Amino acid sequence: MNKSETDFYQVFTDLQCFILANMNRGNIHGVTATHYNIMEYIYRGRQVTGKQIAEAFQISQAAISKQLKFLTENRLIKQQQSTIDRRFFDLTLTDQGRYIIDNSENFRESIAKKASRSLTKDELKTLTLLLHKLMQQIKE
Amino acid sequence: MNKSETDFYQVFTDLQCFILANMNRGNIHGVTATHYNIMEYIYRGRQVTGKQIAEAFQISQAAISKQLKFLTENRLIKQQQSTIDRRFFDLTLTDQGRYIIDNSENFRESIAKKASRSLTKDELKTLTLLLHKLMQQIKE
DNA sequence: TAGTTTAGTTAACTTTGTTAAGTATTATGT
DNA sequence: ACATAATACTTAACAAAGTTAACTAAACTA
Repeated sequence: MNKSETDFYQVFTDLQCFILANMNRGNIHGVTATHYNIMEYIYRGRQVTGKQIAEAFQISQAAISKQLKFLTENRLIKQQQSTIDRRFFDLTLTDQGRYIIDNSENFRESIAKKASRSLTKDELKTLTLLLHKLMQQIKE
Repeated sequence: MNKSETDFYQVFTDLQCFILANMNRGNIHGVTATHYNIMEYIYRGRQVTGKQIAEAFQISQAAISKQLKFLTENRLIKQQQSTIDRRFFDLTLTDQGRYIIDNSENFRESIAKKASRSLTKDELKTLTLLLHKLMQQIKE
């Protein structure tokens, strides 16, 4: 690694440590980060299935199945067997689930706010642009 | 959240998902990311103790104790009771441990390389600078 | 219509974290 | 000097969240 790469490596190490350390903090409304992420995914998508969530988060369907069971038992989501193809379950948030998503300042939101506090508007734009460019390359 | 914050939020979401999904991949030499991170911390520091590692990674001392036991049993690190204060254990890598750290391209290293491929040198510098600034604010 | 594929579930297990209580060692206040 | 407190670490019992493998039920297909 050359100098610029090493510098980037260091700050990225910091960021990674921070993300890992803070991910499962908070437990807003008794909901863990994993639950929150799944609920958010359901909220933002349309006709979301378990399989899709498993692929999005890159974990096994079995794991998602367990989480969805928990969320259903706790009345945060509803699972309704699709009438078109009864192998699928349409997932939607309950009122309570929607309330949590709407009213929780999550981890990323708090980072975003801190970002706009510590950087100028132009800096934030540049950072967003560069991160976006980076992510494009990384995800290949 | 305003527009710039929302944009940042989106790309940060991407980044976070990626980090979480890819963290425990690889298992280079049969060593998980957690083991790797601890070993790297021991390697880079001097007179590292279990307590320090626990604080650095923000997990309990008990968890670190278990990981250190595993690493010692697998001859990746050595724990030697300090002669100055016998409550402490000086941690060092074994030859095998050092070999692994020296010869593994870890997750962050591969990101750094992709970063320098997808961005110009100036862009990478700017990104590093802005991320650094952000991290300063975030860690308060 | 028999065989295959797909979505999801369940069971048994692993990893990695937690808290609480314990040991051994060192520091401290009277 | 010595009881008490603090520190570094370990152990045990447990919890959360993931894994694989085997299963059900539904839909596709040749």
